[in-house]
Amino acid sequence: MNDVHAAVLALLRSQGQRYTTSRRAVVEVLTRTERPMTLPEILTHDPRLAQSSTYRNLAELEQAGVVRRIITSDEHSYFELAEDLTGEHHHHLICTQCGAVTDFAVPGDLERHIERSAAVVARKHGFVIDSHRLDLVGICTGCVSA
Amino acid sequence: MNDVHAAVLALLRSQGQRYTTSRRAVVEVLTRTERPMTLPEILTHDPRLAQSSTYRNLAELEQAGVVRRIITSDEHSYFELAEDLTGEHHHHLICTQCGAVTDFAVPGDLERHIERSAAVVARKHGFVIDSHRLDLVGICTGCVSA
DNA sequence: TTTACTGCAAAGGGTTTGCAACATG
DNA sequence: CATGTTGCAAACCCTTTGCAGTAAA
Repeated sequence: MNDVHAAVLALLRSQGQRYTTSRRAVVEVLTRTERPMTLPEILTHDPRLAQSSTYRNLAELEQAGVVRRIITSDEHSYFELAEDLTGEHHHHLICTQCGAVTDFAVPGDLERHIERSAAVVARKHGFVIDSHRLDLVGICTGCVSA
Repeated sequence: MNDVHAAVLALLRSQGQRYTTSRRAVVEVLTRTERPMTLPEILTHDPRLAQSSTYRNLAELEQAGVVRRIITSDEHSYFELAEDLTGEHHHHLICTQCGAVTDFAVPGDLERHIERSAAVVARKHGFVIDSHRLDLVGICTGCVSA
């Protein structure tokens, strides 16, 4: 927990930026919750946060490599701590009904298989890979039974 | 080409909808171009199309299973013909610099591997899978050399 | 004390919608 | 001819930004 804050501080410092109270609060909310959250959700979890500043801070934190933004077909962006901080590479289940995003991990051999194929494809297209996304799109438990 | 139109007609009819001139025009644009396109691009390719109607038609076509909407970090959505119509399952290279989206396919054994793992994950989470997305995010040839 | 950050309110911009006129089956 | 569709313009809504005041190093 404290190592997370230390790591965030270092990342921000390296970009000449400060680790302020509200940035710490955002990181704390994202640390406490297990799943990616939208901005409204983040604000709900800590009502002291101002909307515009939080958007600004999430953008700053994203650029510093602290936060990752997840794009879904939902109207909102989803935010989570970067894998470098949590140490857990994972993917997402995206519910097309309610928009919920849930994490999951796949076996290491599949990850390696994907990475190998990705490298081949990238070379063929002259594309420089930053990351890959493997998302499962469908209906979550709650929406299925509803 | 004509089989595509026939298939689209059938899909729309099954939803009680009409295959009008402008819907046909949208499908034709998407058929002609190889890569997913944004709405402004589609309008450029056929200036007779009105913006609002095209948005409405793309939504309609998406729901009928004719068109697939691709979400990127770009400001626009991207649209392409559904795989059921083109018969080619593929994935996307997404350039974080210019937003361009390019198709690519992976070896069949990787696809099968992904599908098997996806099924396991889905069962564990009580999630009903509709589709999977494997995207490579990075910098495209053009932006690398620029 | 310098410079980054905050919060409010207002603007931005892709997408959606109200409504009257129009085509389609 | 009944109903789905079109196009214009205006509304929507998430997100970004201007600016004056505040806090971090």
